[in-house]
Amino acid sequence: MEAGESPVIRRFSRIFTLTDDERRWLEAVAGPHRTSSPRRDIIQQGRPIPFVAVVQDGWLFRYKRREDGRRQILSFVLPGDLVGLHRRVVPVGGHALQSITPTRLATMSDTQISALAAEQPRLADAMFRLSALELAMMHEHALRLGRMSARERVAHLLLELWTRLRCTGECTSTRFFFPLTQEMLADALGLSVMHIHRMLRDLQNEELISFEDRRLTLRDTEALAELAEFDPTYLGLRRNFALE
Amino acid sequence: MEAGESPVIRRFSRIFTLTDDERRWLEAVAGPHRTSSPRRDIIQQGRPIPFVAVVQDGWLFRYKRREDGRRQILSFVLPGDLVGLHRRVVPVGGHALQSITPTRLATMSDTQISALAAEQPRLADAMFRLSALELAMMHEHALRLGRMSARERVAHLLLELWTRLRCTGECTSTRFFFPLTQEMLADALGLSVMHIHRMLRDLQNEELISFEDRRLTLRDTEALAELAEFDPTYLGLRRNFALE
DNA sequence: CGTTGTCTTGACTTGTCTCAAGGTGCGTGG
DNA sequence: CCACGCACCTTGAGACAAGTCAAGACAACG
Repeated sequence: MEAGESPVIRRFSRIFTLTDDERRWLEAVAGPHRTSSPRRDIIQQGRPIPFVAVVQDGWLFRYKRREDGRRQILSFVLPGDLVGLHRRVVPVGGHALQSITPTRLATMSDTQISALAAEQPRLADAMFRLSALELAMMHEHALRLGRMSARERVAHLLLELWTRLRCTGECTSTRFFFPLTQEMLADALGLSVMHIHRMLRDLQNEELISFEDRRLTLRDTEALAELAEFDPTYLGLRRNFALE
Repeated sequence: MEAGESPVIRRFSRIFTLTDDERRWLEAVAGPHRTSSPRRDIIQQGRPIPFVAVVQDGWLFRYKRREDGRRQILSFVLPGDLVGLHRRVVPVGGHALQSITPTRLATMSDTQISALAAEQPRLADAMFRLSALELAMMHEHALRLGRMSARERVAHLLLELWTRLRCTGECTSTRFFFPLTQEMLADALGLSVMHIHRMLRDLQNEELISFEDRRLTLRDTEALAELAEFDPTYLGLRRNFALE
């Protein structure tokens, strides 16, 4: 794993060893880049999906909004993730995609996507695996929302984000850049902002986590993992990956 | 649409007109059938996924269990749905699959699945569409769990099930066989059994729904849809499908 | 004819929400 | 450079939705 590689390549390298051909193909796919400033809707709910892309840099989230304005964040999107994959088969997107930080997306043409299965079957498999992972994360999200306490939900989500960042090499210690506001955490976890605040305060008081200028430190990952029954198997990782 | 057709064929016919060749292919795929009695774990959490199959008959659900025994139902699986699709790319399943009623599954061999993209690109697209739909339903489920009241969640889920049954012709009126227990509804919607019971009683008292021996009648689908802000667009259907 | 699973009801508890008010930091424009 | 506004974080007190506990009724089934 080299420095300066794109996050997709780092990601796929984790699944299997890429051939030079595959590596070239992946680099070539990265077509025109689209950049976006924070807090922009990149894809809108109920509108056609404009493109397929790989996140090169930045954090985003998918969300749905209710008529009264309340919103539910469905998932967070990190470097190395794919967006707009279903463009070919669904006329309009059922949810919106918003940037949190400044972002850089590498778009892919429709022809490249359709040629993938025939030309690069192993890469097609890897993409299929990524979409399976996306579904698995939604399953875990449902478990969080339906059957975890507020405290557990917060700890579980923090561990998931940390684990995903480590997968693509975005993070190598227990301290990392954390751009989410309390409002975003609330809308992701089905709670009110005030209650999120209380839970974060409690976790800080118990010295399980700490914040210093937009950076989060997980001070006791084992205790957090036990608290939230966090098991990274669903992310396609060994059970003890979280504790290393 | 003819009587006696398999639910997959009915389902795909809704997406596009099948050629005779595609129709034959679909019928041929239906390999060895597996039947199961009610309340059996057909796929177990943390175990390899044993096969890919299409549900020919019966209701099932996917679920996860926590260490203390509490469970979260992730989704309900109805005739025409696919199960085990990710077998090829994930070593073990992250959730279990349990039958609710007696079920009949038509298994598909791995070679048939892998040959699909090359031999029947339109069918491969249709399957891709089905998996996109599965993700869309999880997104809506997250909205239900995170940002809907108990009352809204119940109404919304009942409408979703009804709509899905109508898609495959399993149901043609507002009255249909409903095998879910209150405990299953509770575990799907992140609520307690007692509270589900209260909500069902209220909806019955207001004459929005009614039960008679394992059959559910939606007495006022418009009122229910408004109550729950139900919009079947996410199921790949016209906005007013729910009210027809 | 008991056993078991499911539904039903009521009373009480609690986790989470809502409302209200104040604090802090930061970017922007005068 | 300062003053302002805005977004975000913080705190407390009361309200309410949903959970828990307890106890029966009923049907299905062996």
